Amino acid sequence: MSDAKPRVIVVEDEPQIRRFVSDALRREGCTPIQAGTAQQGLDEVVAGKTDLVVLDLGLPDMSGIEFIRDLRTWSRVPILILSARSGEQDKIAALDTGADDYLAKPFGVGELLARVRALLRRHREDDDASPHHRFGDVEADLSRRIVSRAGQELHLTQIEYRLLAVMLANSSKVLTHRHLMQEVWGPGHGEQAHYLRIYVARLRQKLESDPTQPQHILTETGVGYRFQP
Amino acid sequence: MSDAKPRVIVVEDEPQIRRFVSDALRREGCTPIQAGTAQQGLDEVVAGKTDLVVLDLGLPDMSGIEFIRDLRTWSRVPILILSARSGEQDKIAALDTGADDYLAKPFGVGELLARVRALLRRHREDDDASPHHRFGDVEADLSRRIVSRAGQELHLTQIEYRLLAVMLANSSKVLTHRHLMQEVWGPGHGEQAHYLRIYVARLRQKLESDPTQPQHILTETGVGYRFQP
DNA sequence: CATCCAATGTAAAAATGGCGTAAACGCCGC
DNA sequence: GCGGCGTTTACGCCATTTTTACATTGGATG
Repeated sequence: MSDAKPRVIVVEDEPQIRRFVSDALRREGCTPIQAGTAQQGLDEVVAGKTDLVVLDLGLPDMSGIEFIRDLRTWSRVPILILSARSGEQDKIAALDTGADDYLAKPFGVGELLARVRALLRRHREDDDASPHHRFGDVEADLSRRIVSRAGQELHLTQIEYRLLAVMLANSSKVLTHRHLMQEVWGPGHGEQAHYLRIYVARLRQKLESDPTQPQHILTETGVGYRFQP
Repeated sequence: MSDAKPRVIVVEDEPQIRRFVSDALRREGCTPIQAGTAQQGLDEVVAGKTDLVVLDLGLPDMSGIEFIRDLRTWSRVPILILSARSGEQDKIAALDTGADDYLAKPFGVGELLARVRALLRRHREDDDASPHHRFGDVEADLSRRIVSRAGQELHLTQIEYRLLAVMLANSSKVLTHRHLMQEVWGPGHGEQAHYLRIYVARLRQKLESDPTQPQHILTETGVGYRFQP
């Protein structure tokens, strides 16, 4: 296990706070990635191995709860909430949706960093607990965003990766077209199920030993797809 | 999901608060174990498989920090701190010593339970057993949309599956032609009961050991069909 | 008991629409 | 511009559904 700097995504629309948090994280030894919108944030989580997401609930393009729900369908990366709202119902909603910690503004930078350290410490331990899937001659390490086949590391595009991640996170469950579309392409793309066929085909091309007779990425006609380990 | 109740140790010297927290946890579906001293608390963690420790920092026989340091030398069980002290240095010290979360008094019981749920969610391994029906040598897992016979997974088309699902959901009740048609084909298809015969036949072909003498998918002449487990 | 007939079961064509594949297009970063 | 990637368009195949046709059951009736 290499002790590279933890990669932390800071999702916060106010540039001032975003920079303030990022600077603190950098002093802490992390590599902060700044995202001004929820969509940017999700994209950054996909873009590389992510160790922590620091999320402001007040975003312009998506509610924080939606962000958490979306992310949680395909990733277990720790989430620390920053919020101007200190009401108990807000905290409960965020934590129950999948957040790991909730810090109300105004907060001390010392406490923020201590909570960040606690989450990173936990997550590092979880790493050993096997976040990597194996099926056929394919090995997928979702937390490091590495997929390899027969020992040979292979490249997946963002959509290919997100599609695979959603399917792995729901192994052996049937996922409807609509559900997959909304998880991978975002809300509002519930209909055009044709995209799915194209990317499922590409995944099969890259992962299945015989793409014509898929063993793991199975189609449930008229319903959706299912991943079989 | 019917997993065992999480075992939670409540280490708190004031009996009133201890009982208050324990009651809340019990309502939450946990099994609280009460400990009035740090030593008792450590003993209880040793005594059985523990899912969470809720710890008050103000203990008579040992400082909370020492408790955490001691526990962390041999256990990685999640620790949630309750404390009357809300100073930032106290939080930082506890979190850095090995605690996972820190809640300052006074706290809302809703937030406490939400944070407990968040920690337990992280800790437990996924053992979500889905409700599945069984009859003869057939096994049907409706939530995963998988039906198998004699251990061999078999494929059902959409109509076959929906028909089976409706019958399973109303076991041993008589379902009229009209009712089945409307459940499977949707409103407006109440009449053409002939479709039913075709698909009932296919289900029997796939599920019954002797399709000529069905044991489970029974016909109620003139009325409809009935599923017998 | 034989017969009839309506309901039910079986089998096989025909039509529908979902699915997979390929290729062209457009966008954007390098 | 070039290459990678997401999007769009086009098309053939085939599973599934629907239609059609025919055999069988079983109970009522005379």
